[in-house]
Amino acid sequence: MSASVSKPAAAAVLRGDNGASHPETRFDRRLAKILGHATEVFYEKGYEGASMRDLSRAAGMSLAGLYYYFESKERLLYLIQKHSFSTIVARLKERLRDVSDPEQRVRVLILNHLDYFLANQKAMKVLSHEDDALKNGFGAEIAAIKRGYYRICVDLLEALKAAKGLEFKSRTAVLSLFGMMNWIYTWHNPRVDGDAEELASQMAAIFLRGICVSSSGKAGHNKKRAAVSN
Amino acid sequence: MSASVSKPAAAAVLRGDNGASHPETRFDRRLAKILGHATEVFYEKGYEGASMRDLSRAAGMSLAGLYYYFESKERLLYLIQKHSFSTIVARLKERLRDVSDPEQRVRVLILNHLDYFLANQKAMKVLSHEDDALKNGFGAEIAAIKRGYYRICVDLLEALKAAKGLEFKSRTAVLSLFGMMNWIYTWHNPRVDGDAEELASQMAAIFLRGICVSSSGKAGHNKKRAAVSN
DNA sequence: CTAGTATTAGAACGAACGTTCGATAAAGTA
DNA sequence: TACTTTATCGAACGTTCGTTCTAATACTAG
Repeated sequence: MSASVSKPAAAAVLRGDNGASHPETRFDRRLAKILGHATEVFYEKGYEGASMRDLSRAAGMSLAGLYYYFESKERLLYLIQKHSFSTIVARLKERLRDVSDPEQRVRVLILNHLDYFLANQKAMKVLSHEDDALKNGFGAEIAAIKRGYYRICVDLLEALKAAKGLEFKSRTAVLSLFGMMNWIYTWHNPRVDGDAEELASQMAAIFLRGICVSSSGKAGHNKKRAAVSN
Repeated sequence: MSASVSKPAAAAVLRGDNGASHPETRFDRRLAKILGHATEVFYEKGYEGASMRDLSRAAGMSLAGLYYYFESKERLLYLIQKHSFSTIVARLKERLRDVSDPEQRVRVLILNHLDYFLANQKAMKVLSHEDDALKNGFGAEIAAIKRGYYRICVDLLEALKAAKGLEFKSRTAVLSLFGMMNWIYTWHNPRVDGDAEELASQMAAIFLRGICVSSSGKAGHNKKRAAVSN
C-alpha cells in the first residue's frame, strides 16, 4: 500500500520473513517471544476473541509497544501460521530423505505430523482452527503452503498404491488421515493418551491397515472379513 | 437470574426449549428461520467474528427485533448447537434399534454421522468449530450431550471388540474416527467427493479394516505385512 | 371498531475494539 | 560528551460491539 514506511516499520519490513543478515537480532528474539505469548492467547480465546489488549498483557508490554513489532493483528496471525506450517513441512522433507520404503514413508509422515503437533499443540490449534481467518493476501500465502503439504502427502500415498497395487481414493484417504491427526487438539491428554510416538503408531496401524486392500471395486458392501490377524 | 421477566421474554421462556403445547406456533417458526440464517453467518464468519448486526441483516430484521426471540448472542449459539446435537443423537438411537450385528452398528454410526453432517454442513461446522465458545452453564449442557454421544460410540466399539476378540484402544479409535468425520467440513466438495453414503462406506472401510486385529501387544514396531488382499 | 397482545424498529447506551501519535527512555556510536 | 537509532509508553482516535429503552406497528378476539 503506502510507499514509504515509517522508521520502526522499516526494520520490521527489512527482516520481514526472510531474516537474512544475522540470524538472531535482538528484534527477532523479542518478536519470537511475543509470537509465543500471542499463540497462547489465540489458543485460548480464538483469533477474533483475543484482543490486542489481551496480547499486550500476555507479552508484558504496552498495547502501543506491540505495534513496533508488527503492523496489524492479522499480520501477527500470519506470522504464527507461516512459521508453524513452514517448519512442519521442512522437517517432513528432511526426515523423508533417509527413508525409501513407501510404507515407511507414510509412517514418517504420520510421526512427523504428530510429533510437531503435540510439541506445539497450541500453535497447531491456532493453525487448524483459524485457517480461514486471514483475508486475501495473507490467506493466499498460507493456503499455498498448505496445498504444498497436501500434495506431498498425496504423492506419498500414490507411491504406496503403486508399490503395492492397492486401490483406494487418495484424496479421501489423505483427508481422512489429516482429520484423524488434526482433530487431536480437541482431545489429547498426555497423561492418558501417551506421547506422539505411541499415538502415531496407533494411528498408522489403523490407517495403513485400513487402506491396504487391492482391487475390490466399489467399497459398498464389502464382505465381512473377521480378524485377519497374522 | 432475575425473577420476573418482561412481557416478550415471557413467551420465549415459556416455549424455551421444550415447545410443549402446540408444536408449531408462529413464534417457533420465526425463531427457526432466524436460527437458520444465523447458522449461515456463524458458518462464514465464526461466532466471535459475526456481529448481531450481521445476524439481523441476514434475518431481514432489525437489530433490536432479534432480541424479541432470544436474550443474548450466546443463547442463540446455544440454541443452534443444542438442536443440532440432540437431533444427531436422537437419529442415531433410532437407527440403531433395527441393527444388532456389532460391525453393522458401527457402520450405522458412521453413516448417521456423515448423513447429518453433510445435510447440515453449516450447522455442524458451527457445532464443531465453536464447541468451546459457550461459557459456564450453556457450555456445560452442550458438553454433557457430547459426552453422551461419545459414550454411545465407545460402547459400540467395545461391543465390536468383545464380539470379535479384537485388541485396540477404544478411546484412541473413537476419537480418531471422530476426527476423520468431523474434519470433513474443511474439505468436502459434493461434486468430487460424492454423497454421505459413498463417503461413509469409504471411511467405514478404512476404519473397520484398520481396527480389525486381534492380539498384537504394543503396536510399536509391528511387522510389515504387505497387501493381505483376499 | 376496539382493546389488548404479539411483534418490530429507531435511537441510543457504555464498553471494548484495532490502530495511531507524539513524547520519552534506553542503547549504541562517534 | 553529544547525537542517532532502537524500543517503549500513555493517551487518545474513530468505529463497532452487544444490549436496552421506548414507541410504533401488525395481528387477533370480542
